[in-house]
Amino acid sequence: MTTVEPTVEAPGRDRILDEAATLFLEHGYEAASIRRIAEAVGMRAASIYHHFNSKEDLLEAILRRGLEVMTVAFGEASTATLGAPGPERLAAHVRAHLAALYENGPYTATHVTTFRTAPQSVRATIVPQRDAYEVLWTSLLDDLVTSGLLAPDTAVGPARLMLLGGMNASVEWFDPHLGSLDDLSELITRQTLYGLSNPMTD
Amino acid sequence: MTTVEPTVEAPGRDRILDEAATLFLEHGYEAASIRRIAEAVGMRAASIYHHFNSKEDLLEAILRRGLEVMTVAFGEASTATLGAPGPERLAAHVRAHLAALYENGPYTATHVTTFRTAPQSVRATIVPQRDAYEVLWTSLLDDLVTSGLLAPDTAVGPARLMLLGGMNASVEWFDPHLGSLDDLSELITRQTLYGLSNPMTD
DNA sequence: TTGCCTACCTAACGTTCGTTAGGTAGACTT
DNA sequence: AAGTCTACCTAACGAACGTTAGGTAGGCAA
Repeated sequence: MTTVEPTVEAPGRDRILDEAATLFLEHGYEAASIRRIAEAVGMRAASIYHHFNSKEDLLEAILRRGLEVMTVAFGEASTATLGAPGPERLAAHVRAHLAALYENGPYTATHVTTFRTAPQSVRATIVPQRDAYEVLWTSLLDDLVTSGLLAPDTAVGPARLMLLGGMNASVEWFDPHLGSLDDLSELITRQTLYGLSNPMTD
Repeated sequence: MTTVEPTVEAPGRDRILDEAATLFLEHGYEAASIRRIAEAVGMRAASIYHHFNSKEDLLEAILRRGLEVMTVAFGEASTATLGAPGPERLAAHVRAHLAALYENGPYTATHVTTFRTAPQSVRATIVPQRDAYEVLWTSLLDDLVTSGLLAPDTAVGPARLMLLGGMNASVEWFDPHLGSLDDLSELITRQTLYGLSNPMTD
């Protein structure tokens, strides 16, 4: 719901972040050169260094912003569904994560696609913030086990990884201009909770 | 079960493919230079060009091999479970895909992590073979709907994308040296079919 | 024995990379 | 009016990139 980025016509530093994130997302970190980023922004390569100390700093800022978008979205979903029934709470958080991926600029999508192959030094500085986001999900799933929605023997660790992995993997095929984000959220939530099997014969 | 690659001590061309796939997987296509690949193999950069016409050709060969490993594994699972009950068939194919990811060299893992950001010309030549693999999964899921295992109103397209996406996403966190591939297969199959919800209260 | 083929090598090419040094035009401050 | 700061610029650096030309040593064929 909350739109973090205007995406168009942001000045200076934010324009660079926008265009760099878009190019990192599409071609990867190494393949997107400072000169191509600068060209997309409409300036010269050297001018980038007025705003960022290095290409790695630029990547780090983008990864951090992506994580921030996710974290804020998670928090909003949490406060919005305090005391709500389990399925509704899960659905809201799924929807929030997907909104972070598709509706708040390229930062989150760039994070999930670029983090794995980012330079080690960049990854290291991001890891704590990333772990914190995963803890949020772990707590949520723990709560849902406690409340009885999820099976008591649920392996919360793998379940979290699979749920996040499945949502993140959707950036490879889901196009928010073609499909509805609400439909996708509902599909993922329902499938996560109840699976694909035929309830009639089960 | 079938091991396609000896992985160690393969001569010439195969050694190059092995080391290149490993480096592409770890750092991405652009970040892994011909010189670093050659160094890993134990030869000079120019010697790579005795075996491949270009870096893009090398990538294409790796992506193709990854797809071939997947396709062969799928076929073996299919023939091995002809006439078997639905859950068993699905489990076998899940296990086959995961084995392709983790037990047959870095080719399949490189494919799933590198394809999206590969140069457009390389992607274009791979797409038909990739589509063919997806058709295999679509047919399998269609069969499972027909046989009554999956709900009649299952959206097979999204279901396939989520299942494959979830399995592929596991390369970000699953380590076959730490966890059992059979356990992971069983977890994914069960979660795909029945979800996480508590069967007692449902 | 000669000649070819395979599998490498050294050396170098032009290009692009990230990055730095130093300059400038305009706005804002004093 | 003078000085300072911001946001860019041109020009250039050394390093690394993919790639090519041309050479060589060993095995195999005639």
